[in-house]
Amino acid sequence: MDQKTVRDPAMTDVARLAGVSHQTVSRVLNDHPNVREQTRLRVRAAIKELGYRPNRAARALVTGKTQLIGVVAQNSTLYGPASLLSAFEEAAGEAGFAVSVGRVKVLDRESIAAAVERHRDQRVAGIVVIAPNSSAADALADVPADLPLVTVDGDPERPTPLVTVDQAAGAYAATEHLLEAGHPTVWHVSGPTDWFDAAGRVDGWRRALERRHAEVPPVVAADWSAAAGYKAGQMLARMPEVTAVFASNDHLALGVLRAMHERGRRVPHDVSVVGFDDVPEAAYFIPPLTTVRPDFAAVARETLSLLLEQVSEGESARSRRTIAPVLVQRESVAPPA
Amino acid sequence: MDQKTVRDPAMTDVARLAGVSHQTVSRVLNDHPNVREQTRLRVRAAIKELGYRPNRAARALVTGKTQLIGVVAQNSTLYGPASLLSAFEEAAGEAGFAVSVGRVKVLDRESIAAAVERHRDQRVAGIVVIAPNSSAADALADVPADLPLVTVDGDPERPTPLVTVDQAAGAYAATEHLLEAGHPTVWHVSGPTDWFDAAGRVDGWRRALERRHAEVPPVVAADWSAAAGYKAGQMLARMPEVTAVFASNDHLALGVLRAMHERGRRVPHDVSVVGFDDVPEAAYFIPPLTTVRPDFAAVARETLSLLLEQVSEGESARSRRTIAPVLVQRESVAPPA
DNA sequence: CCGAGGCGTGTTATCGCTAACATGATCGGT
DNA sequence: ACCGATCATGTTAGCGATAACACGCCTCGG
Repeated sequence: MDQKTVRDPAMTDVARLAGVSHQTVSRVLNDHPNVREQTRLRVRAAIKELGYRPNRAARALVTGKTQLIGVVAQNSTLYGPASLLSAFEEAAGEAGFAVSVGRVKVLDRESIAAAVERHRDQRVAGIVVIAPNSSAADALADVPADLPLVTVDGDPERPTPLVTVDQAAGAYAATEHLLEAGHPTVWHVSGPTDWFDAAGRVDGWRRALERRHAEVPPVVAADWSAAAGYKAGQMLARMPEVTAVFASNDHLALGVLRAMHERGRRVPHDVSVVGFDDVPEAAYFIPPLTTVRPDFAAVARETLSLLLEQVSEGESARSRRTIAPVLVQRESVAPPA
Repeated sequence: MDQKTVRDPAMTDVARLAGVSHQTVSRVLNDHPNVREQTRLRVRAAIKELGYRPNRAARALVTGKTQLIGVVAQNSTLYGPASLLSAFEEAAGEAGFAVSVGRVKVLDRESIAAAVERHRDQRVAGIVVIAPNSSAADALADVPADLPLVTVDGDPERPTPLVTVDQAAGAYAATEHLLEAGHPTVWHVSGPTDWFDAAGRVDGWRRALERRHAEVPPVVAADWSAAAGYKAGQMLARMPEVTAVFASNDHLALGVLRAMHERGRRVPHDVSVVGFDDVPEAAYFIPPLTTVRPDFAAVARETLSLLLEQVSEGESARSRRTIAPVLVQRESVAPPA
């Protein structure tokens, strides 16, 4: 044993070994132009030899900036948000940023504000809030304007920079697909109506019906769970005029599928069903589910780029980006019997 | 407008306002005992008035410690890992730690080493690696011993501190449940065999059969996807002697369910099926799936406590904790026809 | 051939905090 | 009433980096 704890090598140690000043080491590290090639190599060698790694805390202290991005997300395992988060973490990692995730049990004003505060404490460079419902969006009013912020899946009406999947376009495509199969109209099992995703899907569904002058049946409101889809499905299964259902996500669709099955209404022979999300197992539902697939990786990329723009340009870009989803056709849609 | 950028208030600003030295402010912040109550209040008031927040970078610089925990996880949306991660983030957040997630595309040695390095760069207090397969576990050999490390779902054979769900116990319970229903034996559709989770479940399944002197059929190897379950199910459905199937996770079970359905083999009347994970939608499969539910929140809590022990005690606890899962009975199991 | 200016490098100050030591006031025991 | 211990607080010295400026040396235009 030598010292009690052998101190990590610091810049001065590298400098001493390379026979230069610590400032020169700093210049090499930050790719400053005015360093002789030979010196640069010498310093690099010393860095390697000592296994030196820069102390981010010291750098953050003097520059006032970190390479950390804070994300606020709900503590749920819903497929959409989870995919988004995962994709974002990967994208940020590739860009050299660390991602600190602050989970929140409920998306209310207070919890979100607290999570944002914790991130500010960490002096994050910017914050991403996955704010898919109105209470979350409301909470953003509390976020000070001096912090770069991007909202994902947030309120399209609000002026914050926003990246979102084009819910309405996806729903429109799904509904149109059912109408084109020959169904006189399409029923809709909606996610919770305070979620923008759900609201956007209702919009797209309604627009598609209106465009074709199809009757617009009442929205069947649910939450995102298979349980709620099952309940909605039990009701719809009893109504013989229901031949086509667009569910606001795949798990709702799964519940509908099961309810139809129990009532002896065959899918797609008697009733056609379309979902949204394209969860990995959707292709193995009974029957394989036609659904709408959002591109979460694209959302993540756009979110990161929007955030980094704000970080570097120092001003709120106030822009928004929309990612178009795509219809995936499988076997849960057929012409009406 | 005042200054170009108004500097965040620092400790000295608080000190000036409260009429004390910055050290006293530091003492108040760190709950040192030797501060007069009156002074403490005065300082607290000043902190509030200025909206002061301590600069973590400065603190980290002088103490050499951060309040950051690094997590290395695969970039997947598999239910188990995603739930675990989410639960861990919440638990850590409640304990006042920030969690930095490093996602990795594949769990190979190189990627994991790189992710660990990135975390060391950040001077994290400790690292959690979700290392559910052998390549991931191999990579841990590269992790320097001076960094607190806990493995989740990792290799039970390795000496690293480890928290894991008791896969074998869960599988044992599932298999026994099927045998008790009267099935002569139970077939097993396994997850990828280089995953410890899958291996543990195979073990538990085999032990339950052997214990009852039931014939041990060959393992049907698959990955974690519904697609693979479907394929395995197609094969099993053709074999009339198959009356009970234990699938290594719920999505595999879903695929099996679909294959059985297509072949006209009714579940549970002709074939009983049990899964593992209890994904939220499992109760809405056709039929509702009997499955094994791991307690991810408990795993997260234990992981955090094990890690913090190492952080504070400075030594590798070399201990391991196992969380027992629970069998959830629904409608996919019945006595053989 | 000289001064301006760029290049390569070093020196010093500073970021905001905690640790360690210093200091004066208070207090209890004899 | 004196002395050492304890308390409450202040002072000073870094932690490890970057920024700003200083300083030789070389190049080049007039």
